[in-house]
Amino acid sequence: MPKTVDVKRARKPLKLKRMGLPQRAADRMRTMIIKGELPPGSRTQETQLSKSLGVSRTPLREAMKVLAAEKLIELRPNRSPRIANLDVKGIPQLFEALAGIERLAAEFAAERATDNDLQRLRTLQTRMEGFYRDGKLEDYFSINGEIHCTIVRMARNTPLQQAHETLISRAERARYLALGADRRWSDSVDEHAGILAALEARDGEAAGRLLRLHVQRTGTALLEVFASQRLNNPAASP
Amino acid sequence: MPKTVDVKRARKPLKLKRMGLPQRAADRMRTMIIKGELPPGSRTQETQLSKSLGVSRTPLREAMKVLAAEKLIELRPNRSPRIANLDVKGIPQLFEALAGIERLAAEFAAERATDNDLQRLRTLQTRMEGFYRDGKLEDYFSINGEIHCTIVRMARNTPLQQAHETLISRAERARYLALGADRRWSDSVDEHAGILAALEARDGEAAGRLLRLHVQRTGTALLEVFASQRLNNPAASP
DNA sequence: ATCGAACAAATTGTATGCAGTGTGCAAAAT
DNA sequence: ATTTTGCACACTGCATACAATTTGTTCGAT
Repeated sequence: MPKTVDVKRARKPLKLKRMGLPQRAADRMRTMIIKGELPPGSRTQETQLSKSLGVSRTPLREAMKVLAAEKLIELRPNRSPRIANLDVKGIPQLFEALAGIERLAAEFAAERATDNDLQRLRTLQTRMEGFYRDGKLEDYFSINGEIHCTIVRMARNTPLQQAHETLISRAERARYLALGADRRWSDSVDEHAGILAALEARDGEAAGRLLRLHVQRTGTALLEVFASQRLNNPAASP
Repeated sequence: MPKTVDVKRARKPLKLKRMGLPQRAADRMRTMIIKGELPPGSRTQETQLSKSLGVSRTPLREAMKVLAAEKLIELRPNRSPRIANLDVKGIPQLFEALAGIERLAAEFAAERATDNDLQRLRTLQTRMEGFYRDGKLEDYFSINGEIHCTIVRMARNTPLQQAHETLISRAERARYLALGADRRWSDSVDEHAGILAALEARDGEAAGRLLRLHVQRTGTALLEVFASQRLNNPAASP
């Protein structure tokens, strides 16, 4: 049920009145985790967190279940939930899976996208290029993610979209934490342009191939950043 | 966190002592939904269900959140949760997505599977063929699903596996509901054999192609069953 | 001094109670 | 007879209270 992963503004642009506390708490916590306000590996006390969020433990615990399903936090019996630490080893796996899924989505999207879809995508691309030129980090980041989600939506396959959603938040978190160090902007913008062109040409094979490559590259770039930063978190599981 | 989808025995073959009530309630409800004991589209009263499961409403509500994430139930504000009705329109989408993911998994599995993995897979295949010859419906069904999950596990990609898990339970439910009408057993067994052979030959491309085809065929076969049975559930969403 | 056991504080897991909101029935107005 | 309004019931949403389990600490034994 998490919508587009957007760090800046709220999850649902429209009618964000009508959602329960668990939903709101989950959304709030998700952005906090993605933005690194809740540091990886840290423990969360239910009582303290519930007070800081202004809700009681009951809805908070329900929110936890949701975040655990997204693997943003780790739930262990009778222990404090732990903010999942993005371990370097998991990055290749994550982006490998994401690349495969987005490739599939792009192939479908090339067939099924309406002209309206493509138009919106082009608008996003233009806006992103603007943010790139102006060096607006956060906005660029935000639009970038939105583009990926839009392509997946264009595939008109709800289950595929859902599978994507469960993975994307973790990827966004990793990307956000490496925001400053990412020196691949210009390549990334170009790659997006190529993907958009392929989609507009209704060339599913090309769109899929390019998007896959793009995501794979993003993954390896991130991996290098983390490796050099020695953000290595070994963290055992049992 | 739901493991292999298995209708007969519990989710965790080992150490199923140490899990909380929400987990147990979710597992119990999941199998009930898959087996059709909780009919599609029906409404679930928290109080009544909690009494029938022997737990209080709090852990039950947490279980609901988990099942909602798997899209097995639908959660609407201030309304009784509704058992998701597998609408015929969703079937193609679901199996389309599943086919893509399992294909990807098979490609990785062909590279990464250990000899031990392949051996276990062969054992499962043999057992399944036995159940097929003996006409043991439920056992065949169970092993079949286990084979698919095993292949995905063999891809050694946790996020991919997780994406698969979120989708597979719905597919299993559809398959289970069409169990009696499925007249495709022998084809299915042969296809599995072919996939296994490709994996043993470390031919990722072939394994992926065959598995994708297999899942697609399963989907279309199911679609025909439901279409003929007129299990058509129009059910609006807003 | 170090290791271990028992106790105490803290924290999670579960149950229950109360308030807000939707649902259905009934009575009245058109 | 049909539609509308109001009321009462039922159910969900949230908070609080209680029970169970873990964790930190202190005291004692080796």
